[in-house]
Amino acid sequence: MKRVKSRRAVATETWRLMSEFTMTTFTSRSGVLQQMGLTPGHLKALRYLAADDAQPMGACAQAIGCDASTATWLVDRLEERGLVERRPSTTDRRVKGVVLTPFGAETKAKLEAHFGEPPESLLALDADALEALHDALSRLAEERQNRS
Amino acid sequence: MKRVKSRRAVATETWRLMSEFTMTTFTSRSGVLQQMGLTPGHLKALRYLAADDAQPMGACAQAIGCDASTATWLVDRLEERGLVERRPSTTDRRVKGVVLTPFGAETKAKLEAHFGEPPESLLALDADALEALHDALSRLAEERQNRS
DNA sequence: TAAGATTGATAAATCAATCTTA
DNA sequence: TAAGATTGATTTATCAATCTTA
Repeated sequence: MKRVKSRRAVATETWRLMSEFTMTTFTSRSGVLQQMGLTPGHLKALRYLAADDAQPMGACAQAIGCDASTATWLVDRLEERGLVERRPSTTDRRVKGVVLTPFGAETKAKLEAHFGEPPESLLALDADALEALHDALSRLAEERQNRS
Repeated sequence: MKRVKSRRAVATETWRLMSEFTMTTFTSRSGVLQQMGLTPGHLKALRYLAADDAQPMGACAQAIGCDASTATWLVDRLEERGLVERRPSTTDRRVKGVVLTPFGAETKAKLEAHFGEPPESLLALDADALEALHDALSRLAEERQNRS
């Protein structure tokens, strides 16, 4: 007599597989950060920032998931390297917005290309499985959106 | 005329969805670590260690993905809190193995329950999509295994 | 008074140098 | 000599206190 796995058990196993796959891939790729003298914090900041849309320090901290003082420190380092710039807000003199410089945008693009590249094993999936995976993840993202 | 997305484009989008979902979930859950006075490094260490199977310091560092000296430091902190113990190897006097204490095992179980819990949105998927997701991820894990 | 950002003291993680044993 | 682990100096990130403007 076949014992069918419970819905919850399948979900738990699925979540374990997904998080391990993602984390392992990220760790295996993080060598380039070291080579460029950047940290995961810098990467998160660059991924969040844009050249044309200034973000307040507080918003950066929130998006990155770090303390406000850490954001200050990160932006200091990025500014020293010429990757970002602080711009005083015109409407609220307490606020400082952060934008990517052209060099920062270029660096961001390189990092996106590296970390955004799908793992080999994903490309090796057959078309049907890949599409099923893509669709399920799209629905997860929507579902999450709806809950927030 | 319909322009079908290239295989690579689908894979890229899939990877983006997966990594964002995983990272966001992890970040949103990491509050408990702070409450317990632990860091992501401690979590990785606890997840790797076991009560009955001593692991050399070097193996810990490798598994955690940190420097050997960081592993020493992490295990120092965990030992101070009574979560792990160092045991000199009987066969090689250079080696020190690390095991979870009963309290460490208990703490690990709590953390596993918290971080291993599938996100709500995953449980909300219908059975077919969940199964498809699970199967595709299983194959990814196998595929990766074969490549290593 | 509170919001936004920064500074200074502290903890967390890395790198280079050292110590011990194989 | 090299492997395994640790120590000391340094960088990275946080917490608590401070400064400026709303």
